[in-house]
Amino acid sequence: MTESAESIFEQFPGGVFPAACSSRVLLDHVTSKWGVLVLVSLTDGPQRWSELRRRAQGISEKMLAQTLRTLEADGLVHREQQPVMPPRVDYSLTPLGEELAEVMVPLLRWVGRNADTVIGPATR
Amino acid sequence: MTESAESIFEQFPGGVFPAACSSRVLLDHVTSKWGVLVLVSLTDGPQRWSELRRRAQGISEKMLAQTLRTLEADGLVHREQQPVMPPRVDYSLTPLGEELAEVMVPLLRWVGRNADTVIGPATR
DNA sequence: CTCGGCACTTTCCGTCACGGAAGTACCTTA
DNA sequence: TAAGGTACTTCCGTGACGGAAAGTGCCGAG
Repeated sequence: MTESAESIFEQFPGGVFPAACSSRVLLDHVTSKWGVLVLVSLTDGPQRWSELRRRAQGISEKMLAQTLRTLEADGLVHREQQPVMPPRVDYSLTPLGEELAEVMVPLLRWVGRNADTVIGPATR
Repeated sequence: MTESAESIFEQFPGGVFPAACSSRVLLDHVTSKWGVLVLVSLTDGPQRWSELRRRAQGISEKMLAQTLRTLEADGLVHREQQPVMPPRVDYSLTPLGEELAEVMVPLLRWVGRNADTVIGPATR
């Protein structure tokens, strides 16, 4: 984190990310409206469906399911279904997901700190 | 970055971010498809319209204009029009924008490193 | 035997984000 | 005089995003 503070363009010579490459796809997944919220919710430890719905305020069931499926397919989220009744499913971050969370949380903190200054507490 | 690695929930007691608050709005701005790309392009220094179009591969003129206007309104991007002919406009990061870039670049690096593993070089 | 709850899945449908193309204002160069 | 370049704005059409709500499978409680 010390030497690399300068140019991300050494890492990506052609434009920021070349259009239509895997980086763009993954970027869209992890920076999606609900992807961010679900990922960050899970930094607090394994959680169940209903817990996640509460944490990611405003998400619909459809979007939660879709987001979780995408994140799981990307290997960022682990889904563990326990064969008990009533059904119990726990979602957690995979090691890869934890890695991602480590770089995501600083961004979220920054947003949290600066939101009121930039947008205004009630505006828009 | 040492003591604060644990819970972002101390900072945000009610859910990740409360729905319909300024954090969500700012989050949407900075994690938008094109917002990320423009912001990161500008970490390389002040750039002109046409330069940004080339950097953020695939962006339309309409979206570039819209994204720049949003980011300027948020105080993240500085627009400097020089009264010369032909018109020359330079865009750069404000100090606030630089701050944001500092937390954004690690995320982009991570995405760049892991994209091929997660998504596959050509898939989807 | 019906009700209800958990964890989804699916369907329907509106809206708005986005792309594409064309238009604009102004001046330079040929 | 015409063509061209920069930095946009405007219009229009489509498709994907996303919300509401109903459906599903399974079982335990009453």
